[in-house]
Amino acid sequence: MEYTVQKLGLLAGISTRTLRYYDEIGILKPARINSSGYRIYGRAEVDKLQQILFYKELGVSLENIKDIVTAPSFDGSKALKNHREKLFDKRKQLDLLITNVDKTIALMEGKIIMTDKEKFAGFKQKMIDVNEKKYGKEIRAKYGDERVGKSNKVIKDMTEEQYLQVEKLGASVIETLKAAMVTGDPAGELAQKTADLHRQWLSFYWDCYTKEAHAGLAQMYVDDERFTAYYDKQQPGVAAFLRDAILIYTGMGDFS
Amino acid sequence: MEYTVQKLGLLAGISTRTLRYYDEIGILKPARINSSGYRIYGRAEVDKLQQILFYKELGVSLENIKDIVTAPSFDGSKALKNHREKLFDKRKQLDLLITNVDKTIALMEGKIIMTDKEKFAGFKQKMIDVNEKKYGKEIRAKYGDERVGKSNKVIKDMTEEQYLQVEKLGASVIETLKAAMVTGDPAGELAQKTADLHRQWLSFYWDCYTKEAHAGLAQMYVDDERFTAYYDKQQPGVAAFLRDAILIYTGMGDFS
DNA sequence: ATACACCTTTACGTAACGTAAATGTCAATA
DNA sequence: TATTGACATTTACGTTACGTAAAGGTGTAT
Repeated sequence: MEYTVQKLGLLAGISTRTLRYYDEIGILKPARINSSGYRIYGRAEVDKLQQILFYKELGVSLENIKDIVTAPSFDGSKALKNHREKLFDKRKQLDLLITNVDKTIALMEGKIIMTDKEKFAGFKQKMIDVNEKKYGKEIRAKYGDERVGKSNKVIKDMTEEQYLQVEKLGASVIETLKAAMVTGDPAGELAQKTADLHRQWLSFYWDCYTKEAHAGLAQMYVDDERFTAYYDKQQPGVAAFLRDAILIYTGMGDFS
Repeated sequence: MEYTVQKLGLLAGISTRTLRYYDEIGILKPARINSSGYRIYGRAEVDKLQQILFYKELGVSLENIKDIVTAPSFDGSKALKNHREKLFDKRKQLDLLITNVDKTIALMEGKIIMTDKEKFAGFKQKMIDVNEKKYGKEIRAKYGDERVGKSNKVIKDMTEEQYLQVEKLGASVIETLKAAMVTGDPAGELAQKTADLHRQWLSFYWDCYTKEAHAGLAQMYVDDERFTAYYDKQQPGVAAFLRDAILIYTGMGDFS
């Protein structure tokens, strides 16, 4: 059984170019070259090619495949385990991407379909932007720090301070909310304090706070599963409770 | 707020090279060029860059990002949905890869016992190749669809239809083969029908069908453990039976 | 004046081939 | 026997999103 490039290509389902390339980079040399300069492959080459394609299928780079198939004593399973790790990381990355894309799609559609959610979309965007800005500013601050001296340190400190404050605020919203839940009264002092903290927290992300938007967002917490899931994670009913508190706080509750 | 390449790069966390590249491919041109030929970016460019980086983070290619950020009326959510599909497919692929790698690792560690199965993993390769081909064609068809109009829609439909047909064909090969095995006669009507179905099935994968190649493949089914394992999974001897049937079908049987 | 940090353009390198282009070989046919 | 058509060969540019020089101009501080 001797094969020319095309024969072997057909057999293996790859192009002749690929075979020449494999020859070129030395991972699969033909058994011999005939008088006309044609590449002639034999049984051994077929087997080797199958091995190569197998690893390729597993996503291993040709460079690594080369190591695997050329060195006979190479620890294949070790290499594969290593590779598996990489694949796993890749998958995690992909999952993250998909989640983010999903979110963004939801936001975009919400924007068009429901004016209510419009603000929420802005909110999400803000979150992302804020994150990026924070990151970017930190970088700049750091570099600026090195270059310009301490002139930028002020900015950096402010940004950091703000950031910390936001985190602290977010935490106290949750904390107060928990305590308020115990009372069970969304109009009570604790619940109203929660709503107020929530407003403060929100103000970091929204350029211009309005009661309407705040109330809308609260409603959203209940309407949107993602948020419901997030808040109710601690205890079922939290999202609804927070909404009620905010509706009362903003004076936009319409349950007579 | 005006930025040179480095300033903006620091702000955004990307290299100056990247900014020049973005300028080059026209997705982010500086607001102006100063007297020394320096690129000067303004507020608007910062915003646009943030958009670009956002989509980039979602794994969108610069080419597509260009469409998104340059055309204001571009349907972003549609593009993202499209992109999501791709990501999903990628993830499926990855899952498959990981599964296969896992299997292989397991096999390698219990090497001696299951050399048989080791090769079986390779069979899937063809399936994946086919998948990729199908996918590639769909893409091409789709892009063609957008550009050329509906002329290519036929192709796309055909591709989808073909795919279903191929699956059906593959199934009927197996089915008929089983029935033919009962007769025990590779020259019989059922066996020959199997061979014919097999030819049809094959024709989807091979651009040019030849009896020789068909016969060669049939022989391979017996010679190569992977295929033998696959076919004999149902019942031992199936691979050999199929080969005989095909050799007769192609008229290339040389057993006197 | 010189050093040094910044900017510019040009251009090669990456991975794994696809896709010509220009040319040689083999088998079959007019 | 000349030509055709299907094969083979090598060379080399194109792909993505930049990284990395190289070679040189600009701006500011010493």
